[in-house]
Amino acid sequence: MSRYTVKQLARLSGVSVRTLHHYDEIGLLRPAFIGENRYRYYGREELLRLQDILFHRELGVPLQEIGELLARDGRDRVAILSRHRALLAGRIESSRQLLRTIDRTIAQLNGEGTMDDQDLYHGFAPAKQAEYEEWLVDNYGGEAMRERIETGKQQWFKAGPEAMQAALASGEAAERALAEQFAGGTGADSTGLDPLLDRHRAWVSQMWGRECPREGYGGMADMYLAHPDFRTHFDKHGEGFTDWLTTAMKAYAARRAS
Amino acid sequence: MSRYTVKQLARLSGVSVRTLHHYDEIGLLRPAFIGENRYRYYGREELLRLQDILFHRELGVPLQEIGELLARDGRDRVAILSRHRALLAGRIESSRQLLRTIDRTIAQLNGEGTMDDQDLYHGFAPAKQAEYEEWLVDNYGGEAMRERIETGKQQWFKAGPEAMQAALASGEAAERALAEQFAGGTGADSTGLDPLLDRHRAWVSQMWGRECPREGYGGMADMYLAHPDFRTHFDKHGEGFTDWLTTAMKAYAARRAS
DNA sequence: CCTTGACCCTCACGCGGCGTCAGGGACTAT
DNA sequence: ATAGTCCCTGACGCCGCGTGAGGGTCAAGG
Repeated sequence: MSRYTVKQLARLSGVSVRTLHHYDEIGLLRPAFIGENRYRYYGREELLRLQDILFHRELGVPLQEIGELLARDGRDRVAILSRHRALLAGRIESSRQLLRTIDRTIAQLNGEGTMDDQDLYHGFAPAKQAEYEEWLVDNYGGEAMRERIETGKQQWFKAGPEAMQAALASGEAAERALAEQFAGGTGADSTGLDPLLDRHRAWVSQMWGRECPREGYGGMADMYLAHPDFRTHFDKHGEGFTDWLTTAMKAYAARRAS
Repeated sequence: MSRYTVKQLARLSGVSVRTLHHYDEIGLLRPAFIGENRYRYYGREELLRLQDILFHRELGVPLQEIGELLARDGRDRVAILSRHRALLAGRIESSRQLLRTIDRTIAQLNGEGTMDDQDLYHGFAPAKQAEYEEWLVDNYGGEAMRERIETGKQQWFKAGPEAMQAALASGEAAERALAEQFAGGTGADSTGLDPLLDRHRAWVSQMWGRECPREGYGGMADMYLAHPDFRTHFDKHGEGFTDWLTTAMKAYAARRAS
C-alpha cells in the first residue's frame, strides 16, 4: 500500500520535514505507525488529514484550533467554516483596497498627476470633490468652513505625495477597523467604539489640517448620508455599514458634546 | 502644535503602546524627543511615518526591511512597491480560490449535491467532466484507462466529502506553488521543479485512485492543451502559464522515463 | 498639600510556528 | 567497507509583539 517516510510525505504535501516533526510533537498529525528504528511512517489517511490541516492553516487558523476542529463532526464544522469564510472575504476586500492604495502611491511617486487629479476623498472622481466641499460650506459654517477646507488642502500639498499617501492608507485602515466591528455585530451606540472613532476623527482632522470639532464630525455623517457615492463606497464593507457608521458617528459626537 | 504621548499616538494609529515601545527599541520609529521624565513624545511627522510603516506592514513586509525601505528615495521605492503589488495580487487570487474551495466544502458538508454534481476537475461544469474522460479514453489506453478512471471515482466516493475536499484543496495549493515558480521566471525545464511536479503528480494520482505513470502525466499535459477550458483556468495564474506548465510536465515525464 | 487614578518608564519572560544546527544511528548501493 | 543519503532526538534562535512586575510621574479633586 502507501507507506511514506517523513521526507516523502513532505515532498508530496509541500511542507518541510521539520513541520512534520512539529505536528507530531504537538499531536496534530501522528504517524500511522513507528518502526523499530524509530522512523515515522505515514499512510494515505495521514496524507488526507495533512491536506485538511494545511487547508485550515492557509486560512490562518492556529494549529491548536485546527486539531480541535478536525475532531468535531460535520455539523459544527459547517458553522466554523462559515465564520472563516466571512473572515477571508473581509481580508480579500481589504487586500483589494490595499492594491488600489499601492497603485495610487506608485502613480504619485511617478509624479503622474498632481493631487487635484487624484482622489482626495479616497475613491471618488475629482469632479465630485468640489461638490462635497460645496455641500459642507452650504450646510456648515459658511466662510469659516471654506477657509478651513483651504487650509487643509494647502497643508496637504505642502507635505508631499508620500505623506498624502500614508494618510490615505491610514484612513482606509481606520475604516476597515470600524467595518470589522460592524461585521462582528457591535451596536452603533457602543462606547467601545470610541477609540476607533477617535482614530477616524483624527484622520478627518488630518484631511482638514486641524482639529475636527464634534459638530463637524457629526456633519460628515450627514454628508455621507446625503451623497449616494458614499453609501456605495461604505457599503462595500457590508450591507448596512453606511447607516451603522453614520449612526455611530452621531452617537459619538453627542457623547463628546455632553 | 501636535505633541502626542505613546497612548495618544497608539489610539490615533490603532496600534498598541507596546508596539510603539518595540518600534523605538529596534529604531524603526523614534520619538520626536524625550522628556526629562523619560517620556516619549511624538509629533506629526512621526505620525505620518508610522502610517507609512503600517502600510508596508500590512503588505507583510518584515519590520527590518520597512526601515531600510523608508530610508530610500522615491526611485527605488517605486520598484519595490511594484514587486509588493505583484505579490499582493497573487495572494488575492489565491484567497479567491480558497473562498471557492470553502464554498464547495460547505456545500458538500451540507450534503447539497453528490460529487457528480460537483466539479471533480476543480472548477469545471459537470457536463464537461464526461468530455474530458472521453478524451483520455480515446487518446490513451482505451479500456484500461476507462477502468482506471472508474476505480478512481469509486475510491473517491468511498472516502466521503471531507476527504474529497481536502484533496481538491491540496491540488489547488500544488498548482499555486507551480504558478509562483512561473511568475518568478523559473524555466519550464528546470530540474528544480521536480519536487513541485512530484507533488502535482501525487495529486493526480489521488484523483485516479492509484499511481499515475509517466506517460499518463504527460498525457494530462496534452489534455490541458487540447481543451480551452483548461487554458482559461490555468492562465488565471498569469498569461502563458498553461504553456509553461504543460512544457514543464512533459519535460519532467521525459526525465523520469530515462 | 495630599491622595487618587491614570498614565509613563524599564526590564524580562513567553508564545506560535517553525528554521537550523549538532550529534549520532540506519539504510542502501556499490 | 565505505560513502551517501536518509532518519532520529534535543536544543537554541527568530519575529513581532503580549503580558506581566516593579516603580516613577502627572493632573484633578478633596
